[in-house]
Formats: sequence, C-alpha cells, structure tokens
Amino acid sequence: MHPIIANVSKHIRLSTEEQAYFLAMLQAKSLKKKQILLREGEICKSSAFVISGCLRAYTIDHNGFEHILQFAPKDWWIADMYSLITQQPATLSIDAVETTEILLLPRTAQEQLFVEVPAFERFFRIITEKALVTARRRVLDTLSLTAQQRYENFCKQYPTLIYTLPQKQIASFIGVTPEFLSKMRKELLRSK
Amino acid sequence: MHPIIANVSKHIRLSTEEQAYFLAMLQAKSLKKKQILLREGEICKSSAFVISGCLRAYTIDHNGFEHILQFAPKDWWIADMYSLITQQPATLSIDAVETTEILLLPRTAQEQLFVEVPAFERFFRIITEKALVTARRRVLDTLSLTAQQRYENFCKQYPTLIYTLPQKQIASFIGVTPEFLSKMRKELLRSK
DNA sequence: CGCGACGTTGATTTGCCTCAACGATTGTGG
DNA sequence: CCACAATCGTTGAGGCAAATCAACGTCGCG
Repeated sequence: MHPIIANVSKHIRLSTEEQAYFLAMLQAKSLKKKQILLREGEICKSSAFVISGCLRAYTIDHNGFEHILQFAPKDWWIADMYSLITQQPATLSIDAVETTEILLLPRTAQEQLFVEVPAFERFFRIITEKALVTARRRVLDTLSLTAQQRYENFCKQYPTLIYTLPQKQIASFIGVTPEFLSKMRKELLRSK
Repeated sequence: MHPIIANVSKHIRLSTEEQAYFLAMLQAKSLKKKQILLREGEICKSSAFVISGCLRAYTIDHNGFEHILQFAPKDWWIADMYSLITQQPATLSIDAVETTEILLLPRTAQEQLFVEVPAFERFFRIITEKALVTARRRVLDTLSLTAQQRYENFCKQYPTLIYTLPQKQIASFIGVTPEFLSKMRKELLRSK
C-alpha cells in the first residue's frame, strides 16, 4: 500500500476511488540536506507528508539563535499551521535535516477534499488533536522539568533521531545551549 | 442568540434543527470558585464550553508546584484532550478560577454529532487547529523569550484576566515563581 | 590538503529560584 | 460583626542551573 494511504487509513476508511482522488492531489518533491521548503516570511501553501528522511520547523530569534519547534521524520505531517490557515507570512522556516522525500498537499486541494470527501475532515481533526496533545505536553515539560529530564524524554521519544541528528539541533529542540548539552551528556555517561 | 451557537456559528452554518439537536446534547453546570471539574487521574468524559467566569487546566509536579497549561475565560472550550481522546486517566486537573457557568458536551454525544452533523467535524477541526497554533507559539516563546517578555505577552494576550487573576497564577502560567514575578513587576513599574 | 562546522572543556556570569520574614488582604467560623 | 487563620504579594540574602565567552581538537567535505 502507498505509505500515505497507510497513514490516512490509520484513522479513516477510503474507497479505491477516494484513494485515487486523494493521491492525484499530491505533488512529490525531493529535498537535499539543508534545502529549505518554507522560509519565514513566505506564505505557507501546502502541508507536507514525509515519505523518507526528516524535516524540521524552526525560528531564528533576534539574537540569531535557532529554536526548533518540530521534527518530522518518516510518516509525519508538517507545515506552518499559522500561515497555512491564515495565509499570513510564516513565522517558521522548514528545511531538510537529511535527504528527504515528501508529498505536498496544497491547502486549496485540501479544502476541496474536505468538501468532496468529508472523511478527510475527520482525519485531519484527529491528527490535529494528537498534535495538540503533544504540543501541550511539551509546554508542561518545559515548565516543570529540568534540562536533563527533557533530554532523557527526547531520547525516549525519538530513539532513532538521536543517532542521525547533530547534537546542536537536539540542544535547540530541548531548549539548552550545545555547550550545556555536551556537559549533561558527560554527566549522564559518568553516572551510568 | 445562544452564546454557544454564536461561538459555533463563527465557523459553520447550522439549520434551526441542527442547532436544537446540538443544544439538547449539552448539560449546564455551575462551578463555584476553586471547585474542581476534572481531577488528575480521572477519565475526562466531556469538553466544557465557558458561558461566564473562567476555568483553568493545570498539573501538580512531584514537588507540589502547580503549572497552569491553559486559562479558559468566557467563550472558550477546555478539556484534557489527552484523556478525552484516549480515555486514559487525565494528566491535568481543571477547576474554576471564579464562579463559572459552563456547558458540558459529553464525548459520546460529540462523536454522535460528528456522524449526524458533519459540519461539527469541521468546527472542531478548525478550533483544534487554532489551539495548536497557540500551543506551539507558546513552546517557542518559552524557548526564546525571557521571563519579562513572556509576562508582557501575557498582559497583551489576556488584558482582562490580569485584573481578576491572582498574581500567583499568572506566575505559574508563564513559568516563574511568584516572588520573581513580583520583582519583575517592580522593575517594569520603575522603568515606565 | 585546508577550511568550516561541530563537539568538548573550563572560567566566569547571570537569570531565576529558594528560603525566610513581614504586612496586607481575604475569608471564615463563632 | 469581629477575631483569627489562611492566603497573597513583597522584599532581601544567598544559591544554583544554565548561559556566555573563549580556546582547542576533530571530523567531514569541497
């Protein structure tokens, strides 16, 4: 089965015609490492589904530091949701952590899809609910956990990513400097 | 117009029959200040819509400190989304900041609603998308802003709440101790 | 090979926390 | 309606987690 149909089928059932209709809307794209899919300030026109590789969404603050909001490995959806729904300039940038294959679903096509095949309205409601749970969990974690606990959580949550990702990016995701992450890891190794 | 119909009508159109059908599902409830709607560990069975007053969702960490995830003033929806969709024990508690009138929409009724009136699927998709944008914005703010900037943001975002809410709860929401918030406010007053 | 990004380490600084004490406000039972 | 307790906000002294800054070794890549 096509990987994106497998992904959608986790939550809704589609007829063969509906699957074909959906697949016809998608546009395949290949990104090289560090290639940018969306740049802060542009209007986000599509959601992306990751077939292989990994994307990341991040901002750069006024001191020039990157803050990573989300990683999207294989089988995840990613977009600047704010820009996508308001059609205002994006506050996030999205680029490829490594060579990545994606499928793009343009927002206009998606809106048409909601009308033609209401099951997709359900599908996106469900995955948005899950993304919301994750995002809120993360807010609570940054409020209540130490940097070390956040790092340990990260390792549990993304066990595959820790090997491919530069340490710098893990630091930026959990909200510490690369120097401090390095010191934490040293401590962790010594004590285990 | 009924306030909850006004709220729903911001995003979808309903016939008179659909409105009646929806309203019949709702259960009114009144909460006194500090009264608990959902306790951590219970199963969350309903979403709540706030007619008047204000609710809050929070956790208590292993050191006994409260961390406030969300305030829900008039015209907002609130629930422990994780518990609601998985029917696992809640990780959040929800209680009333002040005397509050709410309408409860049981999850079972909501699921029936999605089938009977698909427009509601759309409605909840849209408000979940907006909640997701807010939650992710907050993740980025805690990663990139100082406590003082987060406080100033809070004042802009909830200009009405700052007067009714105990300072302690504002501190807990933005992620600082009450003592430190007090010192920040002193600084802000001095410099303006 | 040589350059630039990355990870490490140490010295120093700082933003925010902890703890403790105190006055002001709120709420509550007699 | 008062007395008392509880909670809240403030202030200060001291402490700690994490940031900053700087120097250095290493590795991948053009």
